[in-house]
Amino acid sequence: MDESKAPRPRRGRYRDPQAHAAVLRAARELVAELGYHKVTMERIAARAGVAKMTLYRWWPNKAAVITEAVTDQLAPGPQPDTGSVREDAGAHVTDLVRTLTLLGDPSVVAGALVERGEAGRAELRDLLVAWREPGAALLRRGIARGELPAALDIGAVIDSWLGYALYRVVFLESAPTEADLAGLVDALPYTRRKA
Amino acid sequence: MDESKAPRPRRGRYRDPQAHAAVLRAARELVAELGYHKVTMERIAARAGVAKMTLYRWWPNKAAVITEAVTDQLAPGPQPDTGSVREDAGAHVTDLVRTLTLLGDPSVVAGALVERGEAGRAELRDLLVAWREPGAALLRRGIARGELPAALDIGAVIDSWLGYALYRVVFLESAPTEADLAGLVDALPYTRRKA
Amino acid sequence: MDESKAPRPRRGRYRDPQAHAAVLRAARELVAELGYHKVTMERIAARAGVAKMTLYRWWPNKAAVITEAVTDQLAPGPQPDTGSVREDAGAHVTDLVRTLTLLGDPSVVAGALVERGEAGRAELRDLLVAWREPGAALLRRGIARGELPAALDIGAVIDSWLGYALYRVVFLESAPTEADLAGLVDALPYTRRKA
Amino acid sequence: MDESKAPRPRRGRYRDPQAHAAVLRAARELVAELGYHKVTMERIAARAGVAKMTLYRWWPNKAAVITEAVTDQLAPGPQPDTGSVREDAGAHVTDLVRTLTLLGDPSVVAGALVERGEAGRAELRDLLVAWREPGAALLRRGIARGELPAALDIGAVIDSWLGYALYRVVFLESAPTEADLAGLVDALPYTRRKA
DNA sequence: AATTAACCGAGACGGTACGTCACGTCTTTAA
DNA sequence: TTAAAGACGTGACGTACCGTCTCGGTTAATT
Repeated sequence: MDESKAPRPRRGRYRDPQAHAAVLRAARELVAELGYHKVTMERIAARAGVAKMTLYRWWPNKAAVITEAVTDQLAPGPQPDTGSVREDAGAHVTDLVRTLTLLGDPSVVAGALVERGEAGRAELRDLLVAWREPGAALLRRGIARGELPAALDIGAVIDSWLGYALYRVVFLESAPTEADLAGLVDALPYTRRKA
Repeated sequence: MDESKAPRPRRGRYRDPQAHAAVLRAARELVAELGYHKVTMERIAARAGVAKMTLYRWWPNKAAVITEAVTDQLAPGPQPDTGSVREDAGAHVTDLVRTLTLLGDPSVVAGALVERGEAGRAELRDLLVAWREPGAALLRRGIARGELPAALDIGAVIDSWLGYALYRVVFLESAPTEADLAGLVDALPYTRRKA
Repeated sequence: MDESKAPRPRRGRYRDPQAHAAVLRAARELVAELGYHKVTMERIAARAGVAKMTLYRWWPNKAAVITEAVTDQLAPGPQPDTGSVREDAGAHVTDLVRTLTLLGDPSVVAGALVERGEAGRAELRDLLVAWREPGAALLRRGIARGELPAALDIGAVIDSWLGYALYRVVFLESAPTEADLAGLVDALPYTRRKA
Repeated sequence: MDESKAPRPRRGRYRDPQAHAAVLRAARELVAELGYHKVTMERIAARAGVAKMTLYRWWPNKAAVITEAVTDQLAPGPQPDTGSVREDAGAHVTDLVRTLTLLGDPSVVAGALVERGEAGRAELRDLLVAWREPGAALLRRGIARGELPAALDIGAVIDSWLGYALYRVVFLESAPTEADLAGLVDALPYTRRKA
């Protein structure tokens, strides 16, 4: 009687993966159009052609939806190895800023913090961890090449870069120029003078 | 002297300074006790013994009240001149971190951004400008003394410090240790090796 | 048969009939206890064990709730046919006055007018229309029986009765006595002297 | 020795009669323009060029201001004696309706009831008493002339007229036509058939 | 003339209720 | 068996008027 293990021809509607995607897309669009705090679950549901209940089935709350919707876009691209710390670092911070700028509304990040407390913080941390490793790598290469002193506090440098980018893009909403980023990169304690 | 600015003698009852102060105090207390997002206008009004209407007469919304309430505490203290950039900078960033930590709930800062948009950003900018000048001064002294290269991008360094502090304290809610800050300061491109 | 009115099959949770009834009951009770203008939406909601939002979902404002709450009680009872206009009319106006008196607070009626304008007026009109027909019927019977002149302006008589009752009960808040009502009924232009 | 009733000689500035008049005029205008319940003390004060405090110095509340503002216009004019009850009564009710119609917004009357309770009722009663006497007089003349039966309940007739007018003008906001009023007057129990 | 009481304008204040918004939960029906 | 449609409790929001209470300034009658 029971065919529960069979390649089961089942009744009812199948869980729709398109709906899932539609939700994330709707969330992204709405954030870009209205800014974080005018986006509501109701609106996301409407735009995605989905019931509000469905949102709450898959995400605990609004900030979670938006965070996920936006997270994909925040992963770092491949980091080149040019043989020069200065150039690698320049490319790295430029990519970081470009990525953060890409969020329609920078307060998305702030929103995750206000409304999600520890959870939001954790998610943010995870997200930014992805950016720490490539940065650390290029600095290590620089030390190995003798461009930077062996005693350099890699963590501190990386955090100051992340902080700088978040500060300019998210807090001040005035993205740094190429020159600003060059200044930042130039402030590393190179063992040799600039060419 | 200029007469035109003579404070036009005004009519009507004066704004009650006690009420104003009570509101700010109440806001500070509540943020510390409940955390940013459990503070409501209603609660602030009740604690301050003030009508809710009075809050809205003087501040556009909750974030504005709290921002102002908290701003006083965020001004930098006097910055010492020890004759060593390394030490001055160490004291500076330590003071900065200590000050930011002093907010009961770091998401206050994030709240100002999410709920006040441009206005919140402006206020934050003004607030942080007060920290820029002392930092710039100590860097200029270092350059003058030959401790730092003349080409140093002072703005970039300062912003990376501010960013670092905000990132650690507000975003990650994991305040940097003394060692972390030492690492940050050590990453400056000193013209001479550390003693 | 007409298909167009077929109750389009709808989805979603049904409107809770108990909540609806509880609201009306609460409104009736509160009006009786506190008088019209001390009744608030908040209080109605609390008493009914219902969210304030639910009130505003189904009624535009306080006056609307109370009007509906009170309307049920204002329908005329069955009107007897005694064969005598004088007696029918007496019973009719007595019933009318008794019904209006039954509102705990007469200013309910005034409230509907002040706060709801045209809508309130419409509702009141509908409500009173129910009283017009029985009155007209008894007058027509009287005319048919030759007790009243054929030329009698039935509408005018009815409106003067309604007006009289409202005026005494609602405006003056001094309900007419049996004698007063007898005087009113006696002022009809009977074709025959009183027995 | 004691002259306590003497118009005690007083010091200080006198009450400004222009301000007083301006208030009443403003109130009348605003009622006509906005309708009773959109008139606020603030608006009256602004329109009259007067401080809100001044309003509360002289009137206990909004309904009182408006009631007084409107009362002047509600006194009955001189009532003619044509020698015919039918004609006198017609003129009387016509005048009554015209006067009530003259209020820009009929809900003024209702407003006095809702917001002033017993006090409002008393004022209204006083106001309408002025209309009772002329009506009673014309009915008495009719009885004296033998046009109406001696047993007529004069009070009931007058109240039904007042009620009718209020009902039509204030409650239904559909003023009676000449024909309606003729019907009303015709429904009196004349001892002789109409000519 | 100086004093002083009563008025007036402006306007800030405590308070009550309003009507709205979005959240997150729960229920019913259609697919 | 899933999800759409949608009603619900909850809690805070920001607004509107109310009626009260100072302020500074303006008349006038009293000293």
